[in-house]
Amino acid sequence: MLTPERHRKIIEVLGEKSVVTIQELVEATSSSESTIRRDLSQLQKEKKLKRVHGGASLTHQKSEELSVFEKSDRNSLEKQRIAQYAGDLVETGDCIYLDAGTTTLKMIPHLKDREITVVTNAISHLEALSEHEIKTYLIGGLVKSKTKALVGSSAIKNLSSYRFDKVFLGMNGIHIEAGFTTPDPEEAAVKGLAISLSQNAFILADHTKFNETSFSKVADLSEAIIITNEIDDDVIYDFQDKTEIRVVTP
Amino acid sequence: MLTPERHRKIIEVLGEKSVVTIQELVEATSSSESTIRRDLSQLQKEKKLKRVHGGASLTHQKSEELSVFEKSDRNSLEKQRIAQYAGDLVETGDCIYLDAGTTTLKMIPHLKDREITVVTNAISHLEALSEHEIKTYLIGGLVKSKTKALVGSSAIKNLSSYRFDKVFLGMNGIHIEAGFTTPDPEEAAVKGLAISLSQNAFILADHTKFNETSFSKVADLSEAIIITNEIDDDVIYDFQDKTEIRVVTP
DNA sequence: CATTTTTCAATCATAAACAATCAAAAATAA
DNA sequence: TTATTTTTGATTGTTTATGATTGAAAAATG
Repeated sequence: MLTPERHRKIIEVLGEKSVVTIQELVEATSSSESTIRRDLSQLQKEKKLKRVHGGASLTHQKSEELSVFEKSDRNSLEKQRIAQYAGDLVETGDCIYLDAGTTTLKMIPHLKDREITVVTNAISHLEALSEHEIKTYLIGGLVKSKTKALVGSSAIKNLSSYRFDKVFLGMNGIHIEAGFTTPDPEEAAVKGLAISLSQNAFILADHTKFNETSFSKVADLSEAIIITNEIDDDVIYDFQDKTEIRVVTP
Repeated sequence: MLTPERHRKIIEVLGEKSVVTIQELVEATSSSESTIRRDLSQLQKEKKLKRVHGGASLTHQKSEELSVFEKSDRNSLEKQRIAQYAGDLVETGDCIYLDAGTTTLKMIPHLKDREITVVTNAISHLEALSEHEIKTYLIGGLVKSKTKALVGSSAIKNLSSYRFDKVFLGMNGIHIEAGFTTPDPEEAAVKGLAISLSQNAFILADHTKFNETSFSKVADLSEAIIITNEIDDDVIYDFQDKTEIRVVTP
């Protein structure tokens, strides 16, 4: 296996799992431990990952102080766990909506081998979906070139012709009074509609999103179930009057 | 095997695999290691690939250039000219439909700097469209994982809500009696509908498509204008009774 | 805390891949 | 045809990547 191929594989595995052991990589690439160690050193130098004892973990591109480094690492792992939990909720035969966003993207590997149908507004999810052989519908609409998501009135019209068993969304702000919020009004409209199209709407959010508000309101707290993890008990206490909140324990 | 042929082959293999070993190329071209090494050096100098120990890997290129190389046919230049002619037909303010396919993809660089709106069913065109900052709508529908095009009843429904100044389509077969044909029935349905949504539908086809028929009928010859080049005079004579045919001269 | 186990970086021999060179073969020109 | 240039494949010594081995360092265990 050639070096760039190996590197790509390593990054790919990390993208799906957030943390990986050297042994796993040795197997995945059928090369020796020494080689993997060298690869990891190099990729670390290129800031593509962070070495940890026994393997490697994702790193966020932000090159700030060390504590922040660790924090963003933990977030990614957090997202990973949330994504896995959410993925496990999906049952054979379900028709689900998958919103654009990094957490929902991480759900895809966990949707494998169930005969489900996915509807999405995220062009960036298509590759992973097709890799895992999942039947996929894209809603129509204006292509937002920055985020590669579909928005606009035509997206709304198109989306409203579907109904879902379950809906999974990312969210930027979750607040007791402001409810669910997100920066972009157009994306907010799409998210809000998606929530209303299913009896089971799930918001995937790590702890950093709580008590934050963003520009555009998507929905009231009561309209969707929150999936999160590593959150203070008093925060849960505050929210559980307003909506169902599920905490994923590691 | 001739040098340009070898080079094309190398790029083609790379397009499919991203990374390739020298040994694989030696086999694929039945030439010696030395020759392949020389080829790789040269192609690297031309920025077409990047050499790595043991072989070569893709460099990041603009999407339309990439797919130009993927198709290793000598018709590539022909398609290029047709695409340019078609691109020049588009006027400021136009709203056009761009079908999936290699020739229509090549139109995109020629659409620059006019304030147009593009509607397409081709996910593979999005990157190039966004690179050239063209306002783009995607129709909704089922994602066909092989061709990355949108098809199905939902695509049809979605597409039928638009009207276009001009429509540009690729086509597999053009035949005096069978009309316009293409292998996939689902894609044929989308193409056929697109043609009916504009007063100006253009079929982009190099000379190899003439007097060929494929499985699914898209439309009658009279429904669209054919753009082609390098075609025998007697073929033109046959067709010009049935429809308008424009020959792009180099 | 001491001990055991695992993981690590450094070193080294080996095998693979490399650039450079050269002669034969093929293509082109005279 | 012959002469000249270009392309090719084999050979050379050199460089690079790899995997095994080692003792040191770090976690895990008791």
